[in-house]
Amino acid sequence: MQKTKRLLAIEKIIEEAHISTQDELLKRLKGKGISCTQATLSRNLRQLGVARIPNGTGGYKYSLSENIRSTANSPVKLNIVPVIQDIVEAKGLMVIKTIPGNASNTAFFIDGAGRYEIAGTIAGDDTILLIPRDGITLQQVHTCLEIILPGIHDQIKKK
Amino acid sequence: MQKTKRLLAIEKIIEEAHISTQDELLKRLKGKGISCTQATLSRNLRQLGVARIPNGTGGYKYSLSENIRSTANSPVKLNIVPVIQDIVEAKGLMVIKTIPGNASNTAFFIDGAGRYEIAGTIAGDDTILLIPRDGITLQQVHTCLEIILPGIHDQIKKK
DNA sequence: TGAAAAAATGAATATATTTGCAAAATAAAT
DNA sequence: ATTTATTTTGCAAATATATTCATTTTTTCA
Repeated sequence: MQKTKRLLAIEKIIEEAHISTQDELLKRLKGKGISCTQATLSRNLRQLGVARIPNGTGGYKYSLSENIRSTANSPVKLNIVPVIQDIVEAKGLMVIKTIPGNASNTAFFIDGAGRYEIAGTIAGDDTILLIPRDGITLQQVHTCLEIILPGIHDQIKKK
Repeated sequence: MQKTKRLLAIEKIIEEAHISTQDELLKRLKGKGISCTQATLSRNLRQLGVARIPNGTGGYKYSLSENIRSTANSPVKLNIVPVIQDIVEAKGLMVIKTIPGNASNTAFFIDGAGRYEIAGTIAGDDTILLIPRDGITLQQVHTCLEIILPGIHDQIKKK
């Protein structure tokens, strides 16, 4: 999926560089072989919850909002992805299966990302029920999960 | 000074209401009897470090940056207020007395509030020197302190 | 599969924000 | 008090960002 790749690239660039305009970000993306228009960026930045903050020296800087930044390149997620076994959709909800004993910490991590799309989660021993917010499609939740836990879908396909 | 009053009003409005454009903020200020142009607001918002963040429902919201907001409802200040013994004005500066050993952490907390009115502080063992920014009256600093540490003046009167 | 529905995108445009510059207000110095 | 320097502000213009609408791409479902 082209869009997911772009969203991830945007997060990465914003973390690593001082980006102050969308056009600037646009060029960086081009440099990485990803191209789109400024209009699309505007939409993507909103979806990612990227804030525009005064940088203290007269300019501005795009920045992942607090809750996103804390999870963005966390070593934790590297440990979480492998424990996820399957994702099943039901009744407009999402059921995530993990290896035994890992549902709770996985759910905790997902909650911690503070994503708007997710109303909340309930975890048992090896199963998480994820409740999307009203108006959010399961497709959107998938995209969102891929942002929180990159590679999660690849992980499942392997099974 | 007209500007300081406006900066304080901006902070207050932004904390209490959902503001998504500068024109919107402009109208709120007019409602409070404070008037300026949108251009001035743009400059003021930058000076205050106010961020513009996606609100999760398709729009945007102006928001005080993390360090300013985080002190707002901090339980820490409940512990700080009781250690403050006295406030004395001198040479346009403000001298704050604490119980022994508590000047440093109190000053740290005051600095952390990121108030525009305060240029900086220097702390010894039980004494803090607070330097107001140019153009800020001691009366304004009192108001500002009461915002940072509600009840501070009552605390002193008891002595 | 193939048709229907939903989501993503670009181009052009509308809207919002920032900035250069001159005037006004405020503070400092004589 | 008057002059001089500094800061603040508004206006108009430049820049940056968001949105509308038509089109294309992707997903869903029969």
